[in-house]
Amino acid sequence: MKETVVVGMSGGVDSSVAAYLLKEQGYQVIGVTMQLFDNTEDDSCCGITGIEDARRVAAVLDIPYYVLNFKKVFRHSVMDYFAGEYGMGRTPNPCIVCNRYVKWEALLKKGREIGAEYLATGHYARVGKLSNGRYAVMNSVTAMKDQTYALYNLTQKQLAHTLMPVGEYDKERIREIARRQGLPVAVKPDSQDICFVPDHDYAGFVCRHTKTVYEPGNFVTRDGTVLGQHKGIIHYTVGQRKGLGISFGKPMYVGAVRPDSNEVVLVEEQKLWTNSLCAKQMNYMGVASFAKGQQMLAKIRYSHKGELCQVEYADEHQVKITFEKPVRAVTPGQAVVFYDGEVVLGGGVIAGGDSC
RNA sequence: UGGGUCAUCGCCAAGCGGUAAGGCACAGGACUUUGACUCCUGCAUUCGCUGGUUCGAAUCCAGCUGGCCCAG
Repeated sequence: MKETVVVGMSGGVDSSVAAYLLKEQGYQVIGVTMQLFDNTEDDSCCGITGIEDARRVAAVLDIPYYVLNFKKVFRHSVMDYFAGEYGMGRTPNPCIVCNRYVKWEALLKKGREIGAEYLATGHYARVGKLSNGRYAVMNSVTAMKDQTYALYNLTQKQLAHTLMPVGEYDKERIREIARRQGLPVAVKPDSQDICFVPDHDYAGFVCRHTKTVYEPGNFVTRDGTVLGQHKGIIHYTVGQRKGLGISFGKPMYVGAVRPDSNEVVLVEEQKLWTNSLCAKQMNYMGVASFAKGQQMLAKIRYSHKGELCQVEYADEHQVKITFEKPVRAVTPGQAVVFYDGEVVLGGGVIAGGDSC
């Protein structure tokens, strides 16, 4: 019998199949659903339905199953961070911090306490040990459903205790396996949107969570000419077009958010494209550090196909890079993740574009 | 108060007698384990108002109302 592994089960297809695959591989599988926030909604992830589905899957697989309360750590690590970032004019990525601090810190720790060697999830990614001895997340076998971007921030120690069996398959195959095994979640739709903001009104969430009123301010051009009024800084993100409620005959986009002056800069599409960026809070993964002049692929956002870049400067905490071709809407607060082929080399939080 | 000019969807704007382009904004959907972007669909039975000419007018005529520019 192999080691014990705790599988984080959301009640969705992917994590359900992950649990099945690991059991097939001979692990002692324990299913766990994390309760992350008060959820009265009946939505598919993390809610009542999710727990029921996960429990039924666990029953079918005949594995132990528990629901654990992680509300406190989730609130501090994810919700506070999320609201705080918007308040400072940045655009957070809650999934990334949730992975790092909730799933791979709190949950893995809990799993270790009860004797598990590994934590497993249903992510479309693989974990590998490189020839240099380091662990790294690698692309899923299917480029269509790659989730490595959201996993760049895991530590070496965490990766040493991580399994991602779903990364060896594509989505179609995963659903097929679920169907064949009679898992009751085979046809559930993929999850999406911010799980703790089910109504899509993330700005409303930020206001409620921080108990703060974000004052209206000015839409301005780069040189400060006032163009109109905005609803409050938290409603905007770099590259945004919709929801400005202001007409110029040409589409206009948010070029920058200035929390100090409570201004939102509007620019034409062409001005969104820049050639460099600066990232902080670096987490090195496949390599211990970057070298000046090093070339690699960088992804600016989850859905970005990636663009070749060169390292201008790098140290333990930050990197500056220049892109081979301009990239669209570098957004402070979002992550930049670096790749060498299928291997995640590391990543960081975007501090600024050209002007950093 | 004279002279000129213009009034078309929330904004900009085609149209010039033949039965209301387009862009922006907005709404809905698709896409998506973040925010965005992108894509698809929808969006004036009506052209400041009232009459007139005409088979037929947003398009021509008259009056009225309103805006702008000159002159005072």
